Amino acid sequence: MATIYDIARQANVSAMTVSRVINNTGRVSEKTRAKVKQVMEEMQYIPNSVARCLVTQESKILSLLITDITNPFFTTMARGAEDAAMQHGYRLMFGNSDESLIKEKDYVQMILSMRVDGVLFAPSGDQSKEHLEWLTRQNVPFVLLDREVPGIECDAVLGDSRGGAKHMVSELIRYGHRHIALLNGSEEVSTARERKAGYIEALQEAGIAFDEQLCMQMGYLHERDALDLSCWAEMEPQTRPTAIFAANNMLALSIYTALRSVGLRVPDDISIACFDDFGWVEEANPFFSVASQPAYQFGEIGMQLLLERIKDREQAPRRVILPCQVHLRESVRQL
Amino acid sequence: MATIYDIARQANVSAMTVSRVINNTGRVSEKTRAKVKQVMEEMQYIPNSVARCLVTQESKILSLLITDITNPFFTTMARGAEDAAMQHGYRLMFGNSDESLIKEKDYVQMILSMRVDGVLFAPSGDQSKEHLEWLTRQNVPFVLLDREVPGIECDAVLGDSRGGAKHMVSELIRYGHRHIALLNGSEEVSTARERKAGYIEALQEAGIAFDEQLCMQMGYLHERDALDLSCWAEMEPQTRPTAIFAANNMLALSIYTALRSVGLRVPDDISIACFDDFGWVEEANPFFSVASQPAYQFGEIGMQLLLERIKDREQAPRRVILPCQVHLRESVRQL
DNA sequence: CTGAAAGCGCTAACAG
DNA sequence: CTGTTAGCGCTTTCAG
Repeated sequence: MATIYDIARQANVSAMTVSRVINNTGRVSEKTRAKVKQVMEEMQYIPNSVARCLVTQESKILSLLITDITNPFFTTMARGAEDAAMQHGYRLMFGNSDESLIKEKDYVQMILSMRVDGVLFAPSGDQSKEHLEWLTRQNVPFVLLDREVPGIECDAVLGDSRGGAKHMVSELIRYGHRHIALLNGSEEVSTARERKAGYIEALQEAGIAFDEQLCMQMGYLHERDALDLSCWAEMEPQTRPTAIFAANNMLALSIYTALRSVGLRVPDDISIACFDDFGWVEEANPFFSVASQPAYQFGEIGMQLLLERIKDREQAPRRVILPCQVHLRESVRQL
Repeated sequence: MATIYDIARQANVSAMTVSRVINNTGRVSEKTRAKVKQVMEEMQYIPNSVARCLVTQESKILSLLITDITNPFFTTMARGAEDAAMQHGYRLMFGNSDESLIKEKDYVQMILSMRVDGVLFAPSGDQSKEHLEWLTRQNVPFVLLDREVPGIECDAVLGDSRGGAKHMVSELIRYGHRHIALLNGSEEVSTARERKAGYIEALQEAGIAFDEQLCMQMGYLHERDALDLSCWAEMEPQTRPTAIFAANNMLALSIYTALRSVGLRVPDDISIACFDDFGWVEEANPFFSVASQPAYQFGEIGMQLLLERIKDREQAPRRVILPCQVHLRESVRQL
């Protein structure tokens, strides 16, 4: 593979001049510039960004870590982040932790050793704290996306988890539901805690007693067979919950699958509402009632914050809270 | 940030010894090894893989380029590729071209300049040829995923586009449809050509004349407002197509949206079938009739081929063809 | 078992 | 406008 010296030799100039042509820095006469460009073309020269990175100490590569690459919320976020990065001359590298601290650790180590210029980070949970501290210690700027981590003060783009959950559960109540179950994500994740808080607030406001028995919990990833709801199927309809609030889209899917498999119908037997939407799927077949978040903007705004942070590392951390929109659809039945 | 020399000084050894400890190469006494490890721990040392890559000429990073990060077919593929890469001590970097040759070019240049060890490549179309030639010229191994590129002989993992399309369209015919429209992707993409060929074969086998008028075409990405079907709405039901075969999942969504917006119902007025499925969405609300491909295996097998290719660059190119499964569902009506 | 020297490909800083 | 020198952080090679 051709190096800058091969080009220099061929063009009868020094490596430095070639470097100047590549980077458009310093003065180079039109004539030599043309000559060098021609030689680069002929030899199909591609600058080695590894070598460049070693000397300049910057890679012009940013990284986006998401927790579920099959979740439209995160992939749409990825689009927003990528578009914004491109516009500013940065390249974006995606990583996927699958909600796993182990995979996240692996990925963070890669980031650290690759000397990436900055990270857009959707943490897998509170234990991500350690990983964020590594980034801080190695002086790699980052912005948190979607989730907060207690004990870490930094830029973040978040949704209104508590408000959105409260709004949605209030709607359920308005539709006549009083026996509402919660299917929540891990309490290790800030959004899960906030959404539960919103759920409780809505109940309280309506004078409905909170019942821990109605709370279930599992990971935010879609798990096909995680839930066994046969006990619900056997219950008297009057004692069974009439609605479920799922703390994210994948949980809604999991419980939907579980309900089906024990013969309970949505919304006839049980209503479902959830946080997050389903991206383009919704346009085709709007079924689930959702509190939908502006995913693209999470990525776009997060990228803006990151780029500004890279330029000025001293400014005070900023938190952006993005609103969500509640849509009631077929999956919720009026009682 | 600590370097190998900082560690060496602190541990009273040479940089070379530290290097040996890091890489577990050569003989180092247990005592010095322990000491070095301890110092690395204390100083939170992270090896600089950029420097390492510069000298060893390998990065242990592989790259996966997909054309649509919001399409479950590709994201599921990404999971398969990632899992396989991890198992073999490689890291995987994702890239997304959004079906755009321009973005793809950008991404390939990044790959080339980063000195990635190999690429899993879902090309945006036939014009990707040039990009693949760059890879070849720079001696970067790659495996094609999902799509072929005429004029490029290489390893590839493909689906049975022709057979699957033919199968699905035959089913449509069996359900009584004879006036079947095709919504195809760009003819620049091998799968689009193959799927059209399968569509035509199925018609011919049933003695139905192929009608170019019934063929529509647009990009494989989901475009919300790309199609105006008001002419169909105004037609006499008898002259209108009774079914549509969409060449991928996103096209099915686009046409579904378009039909809805002009007041045509699926499947009452028009049936829809398509290539590819919708991932987890289907479990919840199976609606579309699909020819579903084993996306995870595309990634997994592709990664295996890539790793083998990296080891042995001389072996003959291999093509793996993965079968698809046809599922008829609510979106198709029996006439 | 350990170290010294050289160099991967590039650019910053300076000199001309 | 152009070139020289030095060095980014690491590993390879060879010597001890």
